Parts: sequence; structure tokens; C-alpha cells
Amino acid sequence: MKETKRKILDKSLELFNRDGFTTVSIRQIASELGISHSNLIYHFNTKNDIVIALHQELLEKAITLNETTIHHPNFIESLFNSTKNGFKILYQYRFLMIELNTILKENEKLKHIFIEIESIRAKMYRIVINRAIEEGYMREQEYDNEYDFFILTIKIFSDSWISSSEIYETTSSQEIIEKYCSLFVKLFFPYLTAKGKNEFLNF
Amino acid sequence: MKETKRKILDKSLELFNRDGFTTVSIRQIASELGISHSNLIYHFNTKNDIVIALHQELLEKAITLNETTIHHPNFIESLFNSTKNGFKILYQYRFLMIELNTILKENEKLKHIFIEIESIRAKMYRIVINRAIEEGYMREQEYDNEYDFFILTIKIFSDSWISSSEIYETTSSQEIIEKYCSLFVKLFFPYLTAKGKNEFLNF
DNA sequence: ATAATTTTAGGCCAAATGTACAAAAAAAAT
DNA sequence: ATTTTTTTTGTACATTTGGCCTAAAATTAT
Repeated sequence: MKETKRKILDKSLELFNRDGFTTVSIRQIASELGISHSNLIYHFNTKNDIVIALHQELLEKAITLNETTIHHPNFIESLFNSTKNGFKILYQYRFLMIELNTILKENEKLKHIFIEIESIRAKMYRIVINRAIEEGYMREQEYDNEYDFFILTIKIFSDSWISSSEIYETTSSQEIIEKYCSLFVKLFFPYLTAKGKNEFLNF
Repeated sequence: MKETKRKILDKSLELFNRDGFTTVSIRQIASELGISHSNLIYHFNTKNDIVIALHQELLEKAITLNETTIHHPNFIESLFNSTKNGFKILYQYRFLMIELNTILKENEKLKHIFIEIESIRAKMYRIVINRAIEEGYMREQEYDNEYDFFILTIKIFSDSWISSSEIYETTSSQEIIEKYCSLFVKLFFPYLTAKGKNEFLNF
């Protein structure tokens, strides 16, 4: 990637995370970089193009992560690790989640991509849960579609923990990620078997 | 309340919900009402003042609701009903939740109010859960602070189901509210006792 | 070395927004 | 009836923003 393009993406991410996507203008980004706004527009026509590029980056990082952690033998350990890594990456691009609705509203293209990915994620969770049941870590459903609802809950949590932390938390990024990470994995606890709960609490 | 003031609040709510808080300007609200923007400013100096007034309205409705439903004898029934009513009211003011971070970022006053209320809500949930345990509807904690974490989860869900629905759902308001309401109460299911689960599934 | 292409800068325009002020119109008080 | 107060309007200004066009500078290709 061209150096200027790279610099634009880095600075945009920094400013979006710091001041919010909506309030930061293309001109501000250019100004903070010490380049002309025309130059910035030459590389990215609109703010939306920048977001799409940043989102693409996030995606690639997430995919890389997935490939390295998916074939982990132990369910509990794998749950803890992949959550932590996933949360870390997401937090680097937190402006995306904080103003998700606004961003998707004016960016139909990104919205499609986003929904598509969420659907894939849901299927992946379904597979993971099924395997956890087979291996005796999670219990069977106690009513129809119980785990479909659970996956929906997970989805909502994943999409919104960053927004929530932005409002209520005042500690460091590190601590925030750990707190919500821990909260996320605890969502699974009540669905674990005795064996699963045991391993969980030992962690 | 003065008639004009009332009309401004109603129209603002309508436009904020429809087009998003950030994109709607004071001038647009005035224009849609057929009054001069100077007149609008006479009543509400800034958009933030309008939000605060709307939030106040939401609050008053929520408090009224609370007073009428809090002393319900049956835990399960009370959970279902108060959730449904609460969700309905919140959905009327959905723009608040959809752009919560943006709104609170530029409105320190509202942020304090919001955090204060959330803290009260958390305490209320704690009381409700304790009573549910005493009455044999919910099980005891299986590890330290389990219910504190659960309450945090509830809080995050309550703050974000509307944002999520805005992205993924295409059905009617009615159906959306019912869906997420049902999802919310299901969060409690794994923590119920056999007695609780039984009553729950009968509902 | 020169031509072609890519990258960068500067300036200008139109639209939108918040802010401020003065004056008209309406309503209320005396 | 006429003052006073409240409500409403019109207008003008400064700022910001995105969009567009042209030219200069830098880089690359021939």
C-alpha cells in the first residue's frame, strides 16, 4: 500500500476512535496529517471509502486470527482465547461499533458486508456449540431453539460491549477488554455441564 | 406546556427516530413544523435541550410504569409484563439508544443523569433477583458475583437491543418489540429453578 | 533527456449550520 | 386604551463541509 494511503488510514482510525466517526471530517484528517484535503480525496473519495478500507483491515485480522485458533482441542480454553483475541482486535477499531448504526445507515455497501459476516459468525457459533455438546461441555437444549436464542444474545453482546464500555468505563483499554471478555465467556456458564463448569471455574 | 413547545418535542422525536439524531438539524425541525428556526431556538436553545426534555419525558413514563407494576405477586408474570411495557416505552424514544454514545458524548448533563439511572436500575434488578431466589424461582449463585455479572449483561442488552434491531430487523415495530422482549426474558431462563422454569415455559 | 503518469496543492463555489440581533406581531397586564 | 411582556419572524454573518477544477511537483516510463 502507498505510504500516504497507509498514513491516511492510520490517522483516520486514530481520530475516529478518539473523537467519533461523525464529528471527524475529511478535512480534519488531512489537516492533522499535514497534507491537503484534495490529496486525501485523491486517495479516498469519501469518508465512507475510508471506513470500508478500515473495516476490510479489521476483517483480515479477524480471519487470520480465526485460522490460527479454530482447531484448538479444548473447548473452554479455546473459548477464552479466541474471545480475548477477537475482543482485542475489535477494540482497535472500536469507532466502528460505537457508531455502527450511523455508519451503516449511510453506507449500504458496508451494511451488506456486515450482515453477511454476522450470519457467518452465527453459523460458526452454532458449530462450536454443537461440538461442545457432543464433547460433553455444554448441556442439551431445554426448550426449542434455546441455542438459537443464545446465539442471538451473543451477537448482541458482541456488537455492543464496546459502546457500553465507552459510556460506563473509565479504566484502561487493557482492563476494559479483560472485563468484557470475562463477562462474555460467563454468558456460556449456565449452559455448561458439570464437567464444563468445572473446567470453566479452574480457568 | 406551551403548545409550540409541545409540537417541537413531538416533531423532534418523530424526525430523530426516522432520520437519526445527528442528521436532523434544528432548522429542519422548524421547517417541518412551519415555524421559523429563530422561534424554535427561542423555546430550545440547542438540540441538546430538546434531547434532555425528551429524555425527561421517557423517564416520567418509565417511572409511572414502574409504580404500577412493581408490586406484582408473581415473579415470572411480573418479569414478562414489566419487560414488555418497558421495552415499548423505550422503543418510542429509540433514537436515544441508537445514537446513545454520540448523544452522551456532547451532553455531559444527560450523561450524568443516564449513568445515575442505570445504577438505580441495577440495584432494582438486584432486589428483584434476591426476592426471586427467596421465593424459589431463581437458583442460588454458583460462583462469586454471578448475579452481578448477570445484571451487567442485562444492562448491556437493555441498552443495545434497539440498535441491534435497527440493523437486522425489517419487520414491524410490534414484532420487533415482541422478539427482543422474548429474547430478554429468556436471559433469565438458565438461572431459574425447576419451579421457575416450569412456570416460564407455561407462559 | 523527454514524455507520460501519478501525486499533491490551492483556490473557488454552494449548501448547511449555529449564532446573534432587531423588529414585528400577539398576548397579557395595568 | 395603552403599556409591558411574550412569542414569532426576517435577516445577516461566520464557519464548516463536501465537491470540483486547474496547475504545479514528483515520479515513472520510454
